[in-house]
Amino acid sequence: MVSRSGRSPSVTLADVASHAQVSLATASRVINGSTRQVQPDLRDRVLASSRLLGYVVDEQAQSMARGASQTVALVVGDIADPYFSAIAAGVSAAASRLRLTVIITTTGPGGLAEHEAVAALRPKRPLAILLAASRHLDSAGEELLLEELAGYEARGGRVSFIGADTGGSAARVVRVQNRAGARELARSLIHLGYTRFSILGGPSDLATARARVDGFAEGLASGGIAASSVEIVHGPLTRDGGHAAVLELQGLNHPGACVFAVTDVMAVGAMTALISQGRMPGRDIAVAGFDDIPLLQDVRPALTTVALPLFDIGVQALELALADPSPDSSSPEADDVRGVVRLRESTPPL
Amino acid sequence: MVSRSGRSPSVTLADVASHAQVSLATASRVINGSTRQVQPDLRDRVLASSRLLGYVVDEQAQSMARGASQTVALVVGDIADPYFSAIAAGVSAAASRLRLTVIITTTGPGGLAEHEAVAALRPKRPLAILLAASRHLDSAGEELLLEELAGYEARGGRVSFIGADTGGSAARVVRVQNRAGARELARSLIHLGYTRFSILGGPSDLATARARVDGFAEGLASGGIAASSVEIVHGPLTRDGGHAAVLELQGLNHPGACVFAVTDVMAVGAMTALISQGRMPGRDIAVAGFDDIPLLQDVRPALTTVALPLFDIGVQALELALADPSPDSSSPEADDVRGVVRLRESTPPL
DNA sequence: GGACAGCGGGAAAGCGCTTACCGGCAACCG
DNA sequence: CGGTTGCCGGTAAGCGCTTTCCCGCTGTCC
Repeated sequence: MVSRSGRSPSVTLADVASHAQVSLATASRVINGSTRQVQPDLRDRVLASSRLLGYVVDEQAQSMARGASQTVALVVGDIADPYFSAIAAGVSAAASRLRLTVIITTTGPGGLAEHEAVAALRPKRPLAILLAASRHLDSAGEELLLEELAGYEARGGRVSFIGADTGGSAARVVRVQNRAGARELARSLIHLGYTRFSILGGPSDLATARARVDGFAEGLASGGIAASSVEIVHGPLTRDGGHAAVLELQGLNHPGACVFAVTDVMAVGAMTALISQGRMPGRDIAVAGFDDIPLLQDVRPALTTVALPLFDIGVQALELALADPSPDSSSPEADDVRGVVRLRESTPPL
Repeated sequence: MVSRSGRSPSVTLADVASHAQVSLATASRVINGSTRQVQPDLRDRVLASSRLLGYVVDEQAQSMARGASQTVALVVGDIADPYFSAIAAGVSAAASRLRLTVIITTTGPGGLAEHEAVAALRPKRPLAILLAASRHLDSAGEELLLEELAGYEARGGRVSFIGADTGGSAARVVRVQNRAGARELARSLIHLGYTRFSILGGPSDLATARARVDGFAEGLASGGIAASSVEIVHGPLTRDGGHAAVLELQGLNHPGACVFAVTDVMAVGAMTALISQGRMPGRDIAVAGFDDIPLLQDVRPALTTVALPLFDIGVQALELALADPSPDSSSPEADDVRGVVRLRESTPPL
């Protein structure tokens, strides 16, 4: 039984070695298993001593000596957001399969900018940085981010983006077909008979949000809906953002009215707002979202959306970042992730 | 502009020092700010060189040299679960305020056991380990967990639990009044007129789940409901677990029937299952949960539950773990976290 | 039987940083 | 004016590991 009094200094490999009466080198070889063999008797002695002393390897020292870390970093907007947490779960699962540790940083609303998050991560020397936080298009921040990433990559760090691309970085991208998905959604909605659209567009400077808005607008245009008739409201990409934004919309009384929120999280907030106003989604007004976050299973009316394999996207982001540097020709980009339109109760055929 | 070709070796402090023509010690003092002063001219030279060379400190080396890490670890069951992700958000926020990095490990269903998670974390030498994963009562695992934690604490590591306590560890606990909360909920439900109760009890070997079941049962007993009339079904603590478990229940046709799920996540799954069976919660059958996870805002009918300040619990867990070793007398335990009963549409008065 | 490869143990040189400790110098005291 | 501080650079000893050498030993092959 270990005494539970004052913090005893850690047991080091050297302690184990001397207790086992072998050299440090031998102890190291036994404990971490190098290419070199160690005689059974010595090896047993080392193992025994290690167990007896309660030795725990110091990974910091190990990665220093080896010059390679076992950590990957994930940058998300808000870990409590179902979109990000689904991705994080994928990353986490993939990482644990590869025996990697994942450190999660939140940029949060009003928190760190993405380039600050990356700057804070660099000193930890992660193997890879995965950027899931929706990047702002703000050009200054963008510039700084690219600068940080360039420095990081120049030192051998791997980077992968989720969602939109960023020109000018060697980073790999899990490219999500936001634009195409939104376009298809728009077409489907027109096909159902909707004629009057409003968009909860999220922050106007967010790449992903913009791609979805643009795609949706394209789809509408291709279906003969005049852009001028489409109302767009911008606001935070959160549940409360959706809740608030939908209340600013004007043309909801129109018979063929349909609200598209660029994110399920917003759509869900919007539906609740509408209900509390006495308009039932799927009856008095149509609502559609994007992402197909897991919680949609339990929200009613069931929300029409564009389904994204969020968990897999997380897995892919990690694998992509760690993939071998492309054998020249084929760029290390995963196949694009396509969204599939799921029509549900919130947008019944008219 | 940095060339983006092959990975250049990292710039080290030594590089900066020699470029600035000062000693390594001076460079170190300038860059990390020690107690010692450095002459303005030297300091400027160092700063300039550092910037010019694109120096990024290596925190691994730093914590090795200093003997103190800047990391805390959080162990959760599943980061995609809203309960855990809400707590994680709190931890994350508190950590970033303290300039700490948080690494998140998932025990997951069928994944690592908790003691394995801790064992995997120890080599990383985190400042603290926060255990949010609902601990299994399985005595072997419990034993192993305590052993790991004892070793970790003996070397100066801090530990805090969220939820239930574990005897025999020096760990601090964010004590959640699961039992009392459930008891009060039961009383409230009886007061509303319900007479026939079923419980979705989660895994039977889970401390938190059990405390809630027991508390609820106590409340029922104190309200004169015979324990023998209460049906309990066990199953996974997930949305699907709740969905499946509720379908096994028998006595739901009774007029005063009410289902209590030990977790909102389960309750929400159960509600969906009931609806798909044609029983509307809040009309044909009452349902109550526990936690008040954020997504309840958008689930209908609004779910009766016991509200817990999840985000704050995360914050507290971190602060508690890092709090100064108690000045002897007062144990470093935060005030208990009380749950408050929130009666909503899913349990209308009869 | 001698040259030689192969094996496995140990000494020691780092990995990138921090921090005693030392020593030169200027200021300050009686 | 000698002695004592106090400042502030630099030198070097680690922090806990890994890994390159080096070296003695066996076994092998002509």
